[in-house]
Amino acid sequence: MGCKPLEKTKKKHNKGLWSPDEDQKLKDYVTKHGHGCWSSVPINAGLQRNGKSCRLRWINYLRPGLKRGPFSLAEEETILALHQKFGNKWSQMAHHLPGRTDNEIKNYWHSCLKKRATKMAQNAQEQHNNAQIQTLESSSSSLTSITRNSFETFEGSLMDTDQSMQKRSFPKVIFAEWLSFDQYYGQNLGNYFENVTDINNNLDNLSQNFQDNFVQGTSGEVKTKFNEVCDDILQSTYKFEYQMLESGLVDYFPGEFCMNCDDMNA
DNA sequence: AAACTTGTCAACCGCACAGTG
DNA sequence: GCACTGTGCGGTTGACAAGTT
Repeated sequence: MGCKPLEKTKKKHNKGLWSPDEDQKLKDYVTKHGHGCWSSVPINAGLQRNGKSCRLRWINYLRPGLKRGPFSLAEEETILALHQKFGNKWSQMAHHLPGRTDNEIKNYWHSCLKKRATKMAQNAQEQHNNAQIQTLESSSSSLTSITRNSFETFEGSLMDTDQSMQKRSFPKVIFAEWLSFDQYYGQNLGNYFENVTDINNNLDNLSQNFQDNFVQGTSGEVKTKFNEVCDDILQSTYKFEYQMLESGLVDYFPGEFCMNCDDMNA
């Protein structure tokens, strides 16, 4: 740009660290003449370097006004804030930090601040998770009592005649099913919370189908169905307990879970 | 004390873009 | 419009230092 194309030279350029002598030559030349066209700088300054290398050396280490030394706390905070705003736009960030170069900021980010930013993000995520867990705790404890009451009603209904049983309303969602419906859907616990709307819809259908079949069945079929459901609930509960224990989630759920993994493993 | 690992930082590389002929 | 060249930028590398085993 605005430079006369130079003759292509086959001279071999030095690479690697700059010697104090090279630094001095470059500094002297640029201070005296300005850099102008960078590709001509090494030739005029008597350096065995390419223009790009000279430019980088000047910008990052030789130009006046550079601030050397460790970053201050204020600078750190500025970088963190700027990174949130700009992302990896190091040169833009450098404009907001006088005396610092984009390379310096980039290096500092990768060596120090990146970890801190990750940690901060993790903490924020943990706080968010804890808040969710608290919400879950309160909803699960109320669900437990609701379900227990419903199930007692259900048990009581079995003492009645088939006729009266047909008028009973069964619990819409059995607790053990709610806790362990991967048995039905083959999904893991994490997906439950992501797809909670679908799950609620599916459970509604599942529960409704079961209730319909149950009510229409004969008394012999009712017994069989009931036994199946009891086994189902028992297995689901154990499975859930096992999942809770294995994942460590149990710590977050106060309650009366039977944690007998020997039974599970048997 | 030596070997190995980890962190830091200067410098290089490749790409995109803009100016020029 | 196209090829060439210079510049700027972000990603990556590699040498060296410091720390750990």
